[in-house]
Amino acid sequence: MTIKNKAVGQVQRDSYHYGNLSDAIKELAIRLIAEHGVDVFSIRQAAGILGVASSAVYRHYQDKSALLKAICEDGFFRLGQQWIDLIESPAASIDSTPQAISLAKFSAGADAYFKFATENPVLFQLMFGPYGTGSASWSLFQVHSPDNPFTMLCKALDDLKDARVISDNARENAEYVAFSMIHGVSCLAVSGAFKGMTRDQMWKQLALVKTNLINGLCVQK
Amino acid sequence: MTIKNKAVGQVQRDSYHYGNLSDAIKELAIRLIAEHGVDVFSIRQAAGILGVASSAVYRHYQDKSALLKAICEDGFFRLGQQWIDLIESPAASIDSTPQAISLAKFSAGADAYFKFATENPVLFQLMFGPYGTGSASWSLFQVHSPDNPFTMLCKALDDLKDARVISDNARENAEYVAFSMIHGVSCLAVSGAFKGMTRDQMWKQLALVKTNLINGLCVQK
DNA sequence: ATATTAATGTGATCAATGCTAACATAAAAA
DNA sequence: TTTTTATGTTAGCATTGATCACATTAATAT
Repeated sequence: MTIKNKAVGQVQRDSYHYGNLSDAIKELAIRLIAEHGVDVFSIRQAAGILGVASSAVYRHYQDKSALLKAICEDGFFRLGQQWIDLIESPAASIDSTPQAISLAKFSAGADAYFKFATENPVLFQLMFGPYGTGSASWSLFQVHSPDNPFTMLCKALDDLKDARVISDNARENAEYVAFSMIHGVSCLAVSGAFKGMTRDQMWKQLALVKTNLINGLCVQK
Repeated sequence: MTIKNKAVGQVQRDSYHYGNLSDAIKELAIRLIAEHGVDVFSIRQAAGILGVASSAVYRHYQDKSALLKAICEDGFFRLGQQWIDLIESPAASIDSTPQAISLAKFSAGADAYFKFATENPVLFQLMFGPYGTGSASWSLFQVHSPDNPFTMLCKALDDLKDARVISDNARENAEYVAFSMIHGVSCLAVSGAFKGMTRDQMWKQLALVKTNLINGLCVQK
């Protein structure tokens, strides 16, 4: 719980003002937190690394929790971006039938979610902890703003319905069911429940979840 | 991020030794953390409330993270207990056919999991954060020791298979799929994704997840 | 261009915290 | 009864979050 770390590797600076301390401290914090965990992250230490007085940070973030919230918002944004990138990738549109395409896009979205979680485990946990769920992005998350993963998931389900892969009835209540499943595997992966598995085996688990989800939705008339 | 709280409401003590400080501090910590969150919990404050020097705590727990780990272990234990209690309750055994019974028990187990999560949201998040997954219980969790929720879930799946509700093939890969789903809804509920829903509506989501899961398993030959 | 104002960074400082060390007391074991 | 072990106390260090009065620059208005 104690960290001895002195601010080694400070950054030099010629001008009195830093430039963009707001972003710099946020990005450094993301890196430090990803590496060493949230609970040992300190504003002072981070400021020290940037060669800046810790009090300067408070010009940009009201307090530590505000900085953590900002980090979570960043995370939600990136997660949304990666979701978009993957469903728009050629691999997701290579099939011809509307059915196959809607399925491929749904699958790609889930992959993006899982990928983000496993590649940014600490951040992912932070995002769904008190700081993340207290952030503005989280509200948007709930409020169906465009570009957030949940809205995208809903769109993917709409596509499945339009392509008659799933029934109107199944679509009705599918949102949180689907989200639960995708979020669930991701959480387990991040929590280390799949420890001992190879990368492929972990992705196999995601595949099984997706299949089970779709199967469950398809049997609903 | 700062907490002003003075140690109001200290506990008096007549003997030099406390009695069972180890348990007392753990239970108090569980309460404080549930009420105010992990990140503002301090050993000093907790010790102050018990009317004990903070350094005394270190006779029982090597450091703060050791205490948090112990709290998580406690949580896993209680979660396991509640799972057992619910699946052994009359409600889960009232049906006659083996099929119905195995389904009811599976359902009851999932209910226990969801109930625990929503009733102890902060603890639940802690348990699946770095402290929980670093605890001894978490290892047991993975290693299929008896009395842990994952092992119980596997048993429930075995029962479903034995009762021919699901095929041998479906049983094969069902473990993490089922766990993902149950854990997933619970996580969402705890994260506040269901904010604005009534209690009943939240439980409805769990029911939908369970149904979809079972349906998905049943279609597998 | 110059004066004024707003934005941003500094150093000193406070209270709270995690943790350790040297010492005190009581319970258990020899 | 003596000795050992378990458990508690006080004092203290280093680190942290946060705030203050003050310094420096960039932006804006005149």
